[in-house]
Amino acid sequence: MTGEVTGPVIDSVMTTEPGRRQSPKTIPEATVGRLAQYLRVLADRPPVAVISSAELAAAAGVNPAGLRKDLSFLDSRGTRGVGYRVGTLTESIRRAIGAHRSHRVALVGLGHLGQALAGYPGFPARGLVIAALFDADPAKIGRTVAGLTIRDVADAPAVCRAEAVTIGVIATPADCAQRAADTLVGAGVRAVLNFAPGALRVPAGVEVRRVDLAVELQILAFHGIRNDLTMSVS
Amino acid sequence: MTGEVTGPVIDSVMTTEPGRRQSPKTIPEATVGRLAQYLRVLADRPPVAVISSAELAAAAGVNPAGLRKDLSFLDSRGTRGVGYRVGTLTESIRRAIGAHRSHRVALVGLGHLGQALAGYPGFPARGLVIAALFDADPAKIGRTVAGLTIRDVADAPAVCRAEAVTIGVIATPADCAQRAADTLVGAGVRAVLNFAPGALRVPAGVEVRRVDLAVELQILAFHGIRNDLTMSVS
DNA sequence: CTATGTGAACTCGTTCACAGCT
DNA sequence: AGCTGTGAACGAGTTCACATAG
Repeated sequence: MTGEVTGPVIDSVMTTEPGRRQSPKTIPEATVGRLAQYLRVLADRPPVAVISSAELAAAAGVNPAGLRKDLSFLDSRGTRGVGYRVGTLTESIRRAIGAHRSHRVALVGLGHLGQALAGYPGFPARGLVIAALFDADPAKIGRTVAGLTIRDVADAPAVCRAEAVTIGVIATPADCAQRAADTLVGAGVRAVLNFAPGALRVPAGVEVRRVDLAVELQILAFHGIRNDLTMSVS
Repeated sequence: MTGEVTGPVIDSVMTTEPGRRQSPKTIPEATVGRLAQYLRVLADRPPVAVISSAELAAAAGVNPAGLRKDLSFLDSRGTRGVGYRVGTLTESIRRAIGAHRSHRVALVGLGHLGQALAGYPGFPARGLVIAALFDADPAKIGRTVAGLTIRDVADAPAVCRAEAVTIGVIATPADCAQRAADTLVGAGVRAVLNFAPGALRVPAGVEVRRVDLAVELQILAFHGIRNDLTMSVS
């Protein structure tokens, strides 16, 4: 019994009112990430088509067995000997990861990275709506990016509440990141995605994810070194 | 023994010539990522200072015990009852993750994201050198970004070899990503960081890491939902 | 007495193999 | 016969607790 049932029992409380058949167990975070990817693969197929775990797994670049395990957290099942109907599977994943609701996002920092994020094409289809753009630079404030006007970050508390923002994205230089985080948290934002290097101090109850571009490269570089020496000098 | 030696035996071959005392065990990937972060925290301190695991862990936002375990893969030790000397620790981490060598990076796709990467300030200090910029858009080719001229991606094979590029970064739209990857791999690049959505097909022996911005947000959104329901409707 | 270094327990995630539908 | 669904082995990574050195 590797992970028989020591911990997970506690939080396996129903997510919705009884009667509504929902995923019985908590969906692991790693699975949520992959479900989002399956969604993208499925988007390229006709909803009426049928897809097998092997096919979907290949397209998403994952192991078929793992994929099936991921799908086992959903409330819909596939058809044995056949596969999964694209339409229902899509709908099911959407509901499971919350892509059927819209999540309103505020973006702080409109340098190149911020602008890349503001114009990111995949968001709308995933229920992610950029609702506000902020920057501290007077030269940027008032300009329009991706159909939205950049506003002064000082106005963020009011704007975030008015726009019902639930997710904040920080794409500022490192030295403004903490201030941006404080502002967002003060505006009631409970989830923050941080692209600036360095740790962020936030009160308990606020979820922070970090994406550090240099770290990703560093890991690759590390592997590169090991390979160089293992594979010899071609 | 925790992970005594079931699988990792094969690649636990020495990294350097014998005589040079190096990390005896293979460094886990998760540790490599964190080591890179410690490096950044350490950069802000005087090299002659001493820092405790508790202090460094707090600054990096990790658990002190885990941090000590991470450092146990290095060839230098701290001083019990005191802490780690910043200078030697820095040097030790640098060597362990290969930040003391320079890794030459080619960047394909100079939209906003590509430009953000080209201008990323943390790279040089980490041994990461952007050596070439490529794009397929004739309007971009010839322009200068971050001191480098954007070249035609068709020239990538020749340029990558001439510049001794070992790492490729793909920041193109999704529909050009596979072609970009093929070009890079054809040019001898063995490690690729992919920012475009979707899976990349590469021959065995090529390491690919993916950063999917939409997926990160989706995971946050998922947590947001769980919280909403747990914390009730404020 | 302080803070490091590390075995051992534990949690989380992935892979395998096969039973069970259709 | 084929593909799904899942229990169980496996492996990676994290946390704990404590022996140990300064």
